[in-house]
Amino acid sequence: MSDPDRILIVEDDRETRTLIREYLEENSLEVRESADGRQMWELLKGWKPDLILMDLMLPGEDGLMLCKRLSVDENTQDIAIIMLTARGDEMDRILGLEMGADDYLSKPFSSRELLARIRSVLRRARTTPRAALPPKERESYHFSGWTLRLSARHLISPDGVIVDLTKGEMILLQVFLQHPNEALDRDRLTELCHSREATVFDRSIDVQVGRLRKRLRDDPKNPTLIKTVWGKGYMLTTGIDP
Amino acid sequence: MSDPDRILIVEDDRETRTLIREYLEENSLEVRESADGRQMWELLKGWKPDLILMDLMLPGEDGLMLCKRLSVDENTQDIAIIMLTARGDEMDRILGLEMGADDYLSKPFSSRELLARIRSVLRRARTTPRAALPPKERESYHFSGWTLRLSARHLISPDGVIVDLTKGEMILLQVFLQHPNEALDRDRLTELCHSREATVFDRSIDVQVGRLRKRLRDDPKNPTLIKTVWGKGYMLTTGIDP
DNA sequence: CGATTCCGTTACATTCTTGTCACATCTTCA
DNA sequence: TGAAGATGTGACAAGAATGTAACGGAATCG
Repeated sequence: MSDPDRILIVEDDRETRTLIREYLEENSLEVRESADGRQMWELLKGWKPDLILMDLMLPGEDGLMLCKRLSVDENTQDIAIIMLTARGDEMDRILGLEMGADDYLSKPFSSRELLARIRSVLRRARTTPRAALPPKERESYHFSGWTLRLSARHLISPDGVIVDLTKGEMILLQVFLQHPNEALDRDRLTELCHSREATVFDRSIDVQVGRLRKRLRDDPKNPTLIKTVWGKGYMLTTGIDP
Repeated sequence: MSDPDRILIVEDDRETRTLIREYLEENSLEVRESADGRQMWELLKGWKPDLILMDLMLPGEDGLMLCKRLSVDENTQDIAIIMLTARGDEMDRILGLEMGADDYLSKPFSSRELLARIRSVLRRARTTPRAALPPKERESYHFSGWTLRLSARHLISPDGVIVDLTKGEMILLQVFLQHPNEALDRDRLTELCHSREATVFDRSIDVQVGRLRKRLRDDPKNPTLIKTVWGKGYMLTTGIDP
């Protein structure tokens, strides 16, 4: 059997908190409580819930603000949130703000309805994995046994040696990796690397390719990674995706 | 077929080491050896074991201390540890200290028992991933043989020398440790260290990095700890992480 | 308060990157 | 095969980025 879903209640009114807690626990959920944002963050250090029930009105930091922060923080952005409001007319305001909450519920609500919403949100959260949410920038590329790490701006060779790249070399390699197994002429490379036109007798691409080949230990006489397409330009061959 | 489990033996007595090694290798485990803590950290830079067999009495830094450090360091805290003690009566003391070891064994022990314990610990480690455990509060960081103690505001070098840090240096190092192996640009560092915007020609980060490098005995011409990522910023390299 | 330490700023030396050029090689094709 | 054109690459230099000593205001300490 799997672990029960974990719910965190953030609500300043002790009685409401206890009421909700007891009902949820009867329904096989693991529940913890915080009275305000401060306590919540403290608790989150050691315990990660699947869903947070957040009251809108809180002493100290506002529930909306907490909500925003939770969805910005890498460690907490995959926690589902249901906002609770005291009055229905507050709802309009919240909905307009588009904070990161997954559902909203205005008091008074029936316990059954709360439970239903919780199950619904959790189910939705599980079938729509986070990956779909923020379109992350790609941090590393793999090709022919090499690994390119963008942040550290270096390559890791198939045998594990780390090779540093300059900015220009990295951009060039990135461009090749975005067009694998495709011959790119010098004008195109200049455009993609520097967003500028190539001048008349512009050899900078050739030189830069040479420098990159040296880093990749690619013999120009018989290159395996960056091939020269004679009379046209250069091409990165990855082996995969022919 | 999957890779064999990797075991690291940390034990000063060469004969014991060889004996254990041979037995474990006969039983399809990949084994490496270190004679002391210094060697261990060195080895860990390029090779991450699943389990460490740690002798309690070691020249230089104590096995207990190493154990503590291993479980504090993010890069090594998921390595299982079995402590070996020379005499049974030492065991009580250790058990009372609650260092991060997963099992204990007092010499002399039979090879079969050792193997049984290893298999047991590894099995347990695999079914309960460390990641699920509550994240510990950091009061110290360990990296590349160095230890940073936040409360005392000092560093302990791999060979045991204590180096005091100023508040600014400590904050900077802490920031690096929270983003290991990631290039951080000056704006980001300024933001993370001082919660303020960097001014136009702000070189304070450069100067502070220089000061920190001096404390860490890191040669700027060829830094091993804080690397310059040219045109971008700086990066702390921890060795482990691949 | 005076002494000391810390740390941002500045200035200058040094290092690194990269486009350009010259010349050696290579490829193509008449 | 030889000439013309294309590519490879060492050398160079300008400009940009970094390392750091020195200075002085600010913070800390006794």
